[in-house]
Amino acid sequence: MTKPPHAGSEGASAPLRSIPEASVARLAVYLRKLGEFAEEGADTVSSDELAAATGVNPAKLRKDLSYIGSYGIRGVGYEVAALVHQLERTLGLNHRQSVALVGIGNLGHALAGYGGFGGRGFPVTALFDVDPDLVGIHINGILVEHVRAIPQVCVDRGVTIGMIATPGQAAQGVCDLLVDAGVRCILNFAPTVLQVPGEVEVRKVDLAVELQVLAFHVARKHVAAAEQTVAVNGHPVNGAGGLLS
Amino acid sequence: MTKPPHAGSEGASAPLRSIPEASVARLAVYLRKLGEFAEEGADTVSSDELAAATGVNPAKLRKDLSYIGSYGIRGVGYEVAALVHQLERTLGLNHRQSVALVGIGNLGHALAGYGGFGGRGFPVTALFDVDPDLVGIHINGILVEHVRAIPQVCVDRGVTIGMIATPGQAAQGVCDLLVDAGVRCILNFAPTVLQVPGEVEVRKVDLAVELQVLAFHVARKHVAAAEQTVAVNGHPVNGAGGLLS
DNA sequence: AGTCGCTTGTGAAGGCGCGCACAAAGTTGC
DNA sequence: GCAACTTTGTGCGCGCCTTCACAAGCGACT
Repeated sequence: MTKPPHAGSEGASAPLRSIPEASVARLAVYLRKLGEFAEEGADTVSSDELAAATGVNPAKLRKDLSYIGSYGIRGVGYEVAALVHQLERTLGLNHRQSVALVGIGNLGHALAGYGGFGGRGFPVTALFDVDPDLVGIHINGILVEHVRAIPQVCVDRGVTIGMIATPGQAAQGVCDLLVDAGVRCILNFAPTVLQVPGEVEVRKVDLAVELQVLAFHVARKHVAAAEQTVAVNGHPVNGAGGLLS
Repeated sequence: MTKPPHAGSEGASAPLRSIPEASVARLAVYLRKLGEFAEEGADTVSSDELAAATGVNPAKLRKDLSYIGSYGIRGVGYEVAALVHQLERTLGLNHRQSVALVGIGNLGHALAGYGGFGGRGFPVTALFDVDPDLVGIHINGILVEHVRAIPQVCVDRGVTIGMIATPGQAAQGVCDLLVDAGVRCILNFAPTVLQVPGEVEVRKVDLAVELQVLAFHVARKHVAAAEQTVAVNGHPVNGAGGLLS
């Protein structure tokens, strides 16, 4: 519909107009895979190769990449180094994003120590909790501070991304503190729907939901298998469990 | 792609015909919120209430619930207890799903100790790793065993769901072992696309991608903010102002 | 130079999910 | 018993995302 009128210009830093949300997530996947290709010494990659490696339809991949500009060479493929650079620029990875993590429980502790973040340009620079036993200790060299210090610390350290790994009841309060401190992007691991102003972006990762979706599929497959068995044995499905109905 | 065409043979308690994936995920959210409502002593809930509490459009919520049958009372709402029961049945939570977790690193350790699983009917019954320092220790009372024991242990304990929290390079091998052991549903935390047979269901949770998507939004907001600032200062973006005035 | 083969970029069609709006159905008050 | 109100269940249009198919562009080979 809305067509960028002069997309071809060297374009300064204007990333682009409205990349579909789904595409952005895949761009990150491409970027990681491209890093692996680069380590293997590949100079160029075709859309078919990269698509196969990331489990995506080749046409979809090309369309995704077309959102950030035309950096492919017809008949050859994409130059790995250049594409990596463009992807990093589009995803905002050329500036380091300072991350604050609130809630140093089981999950939070793991996130604080997770190497996948810092190594990829997301240094966790602040940790918060309310537990007096946790406040004051260091994890990976980062001091755990009290939640009430969020406003001050986040501003001081230029935090741009907040991760919430608290119990559900505490999540909204923590979220409000982060938003007040100027954080505009939040990754929420708590099983709660956060209320935020319109300009704040929230992504939710809900491990319990993921498992329950899988459980649903287990049940489906189980039913399918049972129907197969029943077809052989000639018995109706119901009444076996006794737990329900 | 394989669709059971004859699923609708008898409508009694036949779970359903093909609930959209997106709806299944929301059903799990509804279920959790309904649990909270039940604890507060609510007998019935209207779609508007539940929708507001879960941050969903009321019509969408009703449509989601209609996939599992008509358990609402017009003019009144949904009976909480009955709806919880139906949701649990649909999501396969009436049987316990035995979960195996492979990869006891930072994240795996947290997942092993995460209370949100066992309490919700997903007991983690097996832990695996390859690190000799980890094999043999107990976490939350569960013994960590060597990855090579996966085939035996998973069959013995009736594991239905596997969680992979290994480094990316090890993920595919572990996945193959799980699939061979009869596991049909896998939750993958490793940054890798898993190749699996068609009947195996894989869900991927990619923390690095989540952060990068947020970084993208940070960048976008940053650009927007910069444009605002420019507008306030009265400087045109492209530097052509002098010509016009 | 010209042709051939390969790969990108994209127009267009199809599918899916979202949300509006309304009919159906049940409850409450009189 | 009837009317008015409340809330569910769903048909339908709309927009986004996916996918196909093909023209355009680039390099290699002769």
